[in-house]
Amino acid sequence: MVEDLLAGLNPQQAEAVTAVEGPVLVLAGPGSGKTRVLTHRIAWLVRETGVPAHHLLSVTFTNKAAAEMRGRVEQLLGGRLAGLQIGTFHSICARLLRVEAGAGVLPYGQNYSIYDTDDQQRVVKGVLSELNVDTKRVQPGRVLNAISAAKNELITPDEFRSADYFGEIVRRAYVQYQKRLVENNAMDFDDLLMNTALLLRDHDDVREKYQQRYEYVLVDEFQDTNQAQYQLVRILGRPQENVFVVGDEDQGIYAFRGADYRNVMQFRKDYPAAKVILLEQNYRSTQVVLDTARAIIDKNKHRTPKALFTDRSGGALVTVQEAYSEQEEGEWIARRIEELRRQRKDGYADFAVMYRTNAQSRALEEAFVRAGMPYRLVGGVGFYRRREVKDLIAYLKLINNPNDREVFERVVNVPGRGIGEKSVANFLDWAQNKNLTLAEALEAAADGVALPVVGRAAKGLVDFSQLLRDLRFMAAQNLLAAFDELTARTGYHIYLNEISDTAEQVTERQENVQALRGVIAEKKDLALDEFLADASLVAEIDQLDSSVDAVTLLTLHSAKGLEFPVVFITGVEDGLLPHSRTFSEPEEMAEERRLLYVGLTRAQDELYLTYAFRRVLYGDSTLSTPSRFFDDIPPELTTGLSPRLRGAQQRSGYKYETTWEREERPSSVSGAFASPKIIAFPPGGKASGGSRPAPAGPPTKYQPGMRVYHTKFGKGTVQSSKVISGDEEVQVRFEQAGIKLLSASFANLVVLDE
DNA sequence: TAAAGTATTCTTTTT
DNA sequence: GAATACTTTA
Repeated sequence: MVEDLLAGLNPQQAEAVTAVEGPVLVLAGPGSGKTRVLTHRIAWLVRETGVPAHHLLSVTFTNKAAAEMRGRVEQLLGGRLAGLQIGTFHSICARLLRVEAGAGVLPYGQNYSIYDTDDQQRVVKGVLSELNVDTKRVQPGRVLNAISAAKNELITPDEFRSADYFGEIVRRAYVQYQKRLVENNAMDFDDLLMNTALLLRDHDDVREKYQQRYEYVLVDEFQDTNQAQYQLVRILGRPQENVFVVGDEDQGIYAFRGADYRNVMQFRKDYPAAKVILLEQNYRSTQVVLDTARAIIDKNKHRTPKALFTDRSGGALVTVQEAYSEQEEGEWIARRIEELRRQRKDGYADFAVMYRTNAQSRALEEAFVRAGMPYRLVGGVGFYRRREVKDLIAYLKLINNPNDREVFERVVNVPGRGIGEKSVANFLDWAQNKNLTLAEALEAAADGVALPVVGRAAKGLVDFSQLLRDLRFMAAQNLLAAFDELTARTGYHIYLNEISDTAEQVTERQENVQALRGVIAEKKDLALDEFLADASLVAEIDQLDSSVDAVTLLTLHSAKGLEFPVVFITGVEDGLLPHSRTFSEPEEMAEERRLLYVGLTRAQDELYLTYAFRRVLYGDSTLSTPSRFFDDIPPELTTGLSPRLRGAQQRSGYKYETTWEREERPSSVSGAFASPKIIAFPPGGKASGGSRPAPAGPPTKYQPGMRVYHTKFGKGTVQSSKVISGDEEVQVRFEQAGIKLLSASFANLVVLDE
């Protein structure tokens, strides 16, 4: 029995799986099989030590990871484990709070709303203007960050101490912000963690209930926990302290949302008896990939050195590629993928293209569409953030929690019912004067009570409140029917026409509404509050459907925990990776390094690092420099062009350096640059061929061997020339200046007759 | 009140 | 250059 759970594991992995009593800290390098260890450990505890499945709590980083882990454990044990608790901190807390809010210990109902960043932003703005704070001088976003940071440290509004002027504004805003949230029966993401931690800390009976329930607590990606999460683990772990955490300090990439990789050190202090297990063998990558990654991460201070090793010695060199622009970067990658696919006989799904910021995905997508290559995009403008989806979800939220003022204000006049700002204010004031909650006021309106609004607004408000009442009734029976009623009675499809500028936009929005309907149909087993919590807590990465054969496009952050045979990391430029916002903060710069490390270690076989010479930012074109991180990669591990690697001897001939200058290209050329119309690509949809042959190059003006003259570089010989994005790119070996890559459209090359 | 026009911010990263 | 916030106009 024991054998099959330990089969194929190395001694360290086996030790981790079978550790019985007390706290365990597993420090695991990338690709060391830590997910496998966690999965096997759960199975082992259930089968070999007889722990009932519902006494186990396993925390993962994403819901997708949770689903996968549950699947594997059930596979190992050959049956369903109904009571097994696996999920993210947020989803576990949200569920716990629904139960306990119903029990009345919290100032919340179990139908509480969960606020996303947009909702938070709205509340903060409202609060700041109430406090007469100039939002030009004090950015709401910064106030929100400060509030969020406080919550992650479990500091309540009462306990918040201000040290300076800004701090005082934050303190006052925090007090009001939290008051508003409670009034609205709403929690933000941070509240889910903070309220759970405080609830368990301050209420003995509740705490004991969960402490008794959870005999074993397991946490993955421990380096990305914040203070609130750490405290949750500590509390739930008592009294047995069977706390099993797995992490890698080098992969900590979420400090910006309060994660503190020092929790790993804290753990060692708080549990001096903890067994520490190191997993250093990498089963994923080639030696070359691993050496590259190590070269990058070794430059970070304050880390526990790990002796990572693999038995996959050698491997393909890391290819470094410069492109002229982000368009050409995408085109080059698309071409390369087709080549590799032929060579390696891989499917599209074996390739991943990663980037630092979501905005970078656009040019890549366009290139892939042009190449007819199937891709799937993780994240981007999230489905749930689309206007039409947010509107309809907002209705559902209001049905679920009619005290949510934010949501009420969002949809009361959507589609237009003649209820303007003034009427809304009158209505809310009236409710307040009569001491009615929003829910009660809406009920009164539905009953036809005289309202302090006139004309169209009065009728609109009555219609609206009656609609809500009817929908609530229907939703309790059948959510999908309620949804259909909602779109029908609000004339939402007509409204979509009104708010859209083009026919395509209408279609796209209608498709999104249909997609939302599909999600509701799929989750028909869930109650409304559960459905909404689910919808609020889905991670970008949770939507990755790996059953389709397509190239994966994702941010470096989303790539955590994944692996691919071939990985492209794009935009490896100073200002992007590392991001310019981190230049002045060494701590943040170190995190950028870890981010690159995470990206590099996703690759199993081949790694490509690309950067563009120029890139469009905020709508205008800027020149960029290859990332400073290139300086740290030993040149012998790479192949391709990178000035930072190749050093001074080639720097004199640095591609483009003196050729494009800082001038704009002639407009006739930039006209040809305009991207072709993008054909909508169904997200996760069918792959359309993708086998289109690489376009045969159009005829070029310059031919290899031709002698040319340049005003600055003198005489030279054409090496090669090709048409790229409407312009001709000529490589010339100059007698004095060395090899240069020139744009034919404005380099003014004169053909010589020699 | 709604529509149309103008100004401004925005890009780190995400539960 | 897109999305939103804010202002002006009908």
